[in-house]
Formats: sequence, C-alpha cells, structure tokens
Amino acid sequence: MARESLASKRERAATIEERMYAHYGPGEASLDYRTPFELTVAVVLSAQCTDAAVNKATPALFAAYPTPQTLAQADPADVAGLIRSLGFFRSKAKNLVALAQTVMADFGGEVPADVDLLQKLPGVGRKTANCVMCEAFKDPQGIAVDTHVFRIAHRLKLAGPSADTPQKVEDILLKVYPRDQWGYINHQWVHFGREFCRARSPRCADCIVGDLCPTRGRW
DNA sequence: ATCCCGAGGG
DNA sequence: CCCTCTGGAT
Repeated sequence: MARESLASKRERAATIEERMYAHYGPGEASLDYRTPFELTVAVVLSAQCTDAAVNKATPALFAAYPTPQTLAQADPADVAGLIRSLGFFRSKAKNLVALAQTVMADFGGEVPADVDLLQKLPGVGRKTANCVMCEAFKDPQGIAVDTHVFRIAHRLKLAGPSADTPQKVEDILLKVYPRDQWGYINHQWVHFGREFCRARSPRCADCIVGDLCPTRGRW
C-alpha cells in the first residue's frame, strides 16, 4: 500500500476536524471566559476533571475574585472552598493564588501572551500554556502531544510509525492541520480519546470518524 | 477498579 | 524517573 500523500492526509484531517467540531465544539473559548486571566484560570482548573465541573465552579470563583489583583490577596483555603468539587483542589487553589501574585509582581497585572512566559506561572506547564495561547490569544504555538494525542494520531494514521516520539508527532500534525485548527486538536482529541478512541476497548463500531480511520476495528 | 484537558517535587 | 495531589465519571 502506497504511503498516503500529505495532500490526501490533509483532506482526511479536514473531514475529521469537521466531525470533531460538530461533536465537541471549539473549547473553553466558546464559554463566558472574557479575559485571558479568566480563561487561564479555567484551563488550570480543567486538569483531571470534566468541563461541566469547571463551568459549575467558575461563576462563584470569578464573582469572589474577578481580577488578578483580588485573587493575589486571597487566602488559598478560601479559594479551595470554591473549587472543592474539582480534583486536586488544594494544590490548584494554592497555584491559582501564586499565579495571580506572579501576574501582579512580574507581568504588570496581565497574563502574558507568550508560551514561554506563561510557563513561569505556577500551575501552568506546557500543555496549559498551549491551550491558553490557542484559546485566549488565538495564537497557537503548537499541539501538546500527550499519550492521547499520540495514540489517536497513530490510529488515524495521521502520523506514521516513524513518528515515534511526541515531538515527531507534533511536527507532523502541525503540517497536516492548518494553524487556526491547532487549538481544536488539544481540546477535542482529549474528549474523543475518552469517548471513542479509548486506550483499551475503543468504540470503533460507532466512532464518529470510523469511516475515515485506516485502523478501525484493530484495537 | 480505572481513568481523566498536568504540574511540581524528591 | 518516580511519586503525590483529588473528586467525579464510568
């Protein structure tokens, strides 16, 4: 079987993206998070818990602490009380207060629109920084390739067997997908990976992109 | 039981 | 490289 051309791969990826978008939407950016600060907080909170849980907790959180200034002065225990239904709430609360303090002390009260500076914020690593760049600043800097993205890229054969490291997978995906869709990958694939393309016992039979998947049913 | 939109720390 | 932090969904 001949290797699929980049053009063909791009075409297939575009159809896959249409399905994913229809199913999962564009991500946090579609919600009421008006400022980079709010969106950054929401993305930090999203780790290890559902979007629904985050969306339920954030209104009270932002009512109490609408700005980096106010959050910087908060007691982490009070913040923890507002996000108790989320996972890792104590460490998240501590990180969020420290994050606000860092924003005030080092970045003039504004969340920085820079993928490296963002990672100076407590609780913000590569993945979160990527999401914030995509969703808050509409300036995607890449695709964070975690185990889910890695697995899905290989199953969909968007990245071939020679793409044996996360960096290689990312390089390929950045060529396959247009830049303005990079942010969607981070958001949508995680949900897709949980609902259909699970590590074990994936739901190939009713998968929303099963007809576009070269390895359908092989897992 | 097992997994999840990770990141920090030893 | 390993561990820890956490509730919720399935």
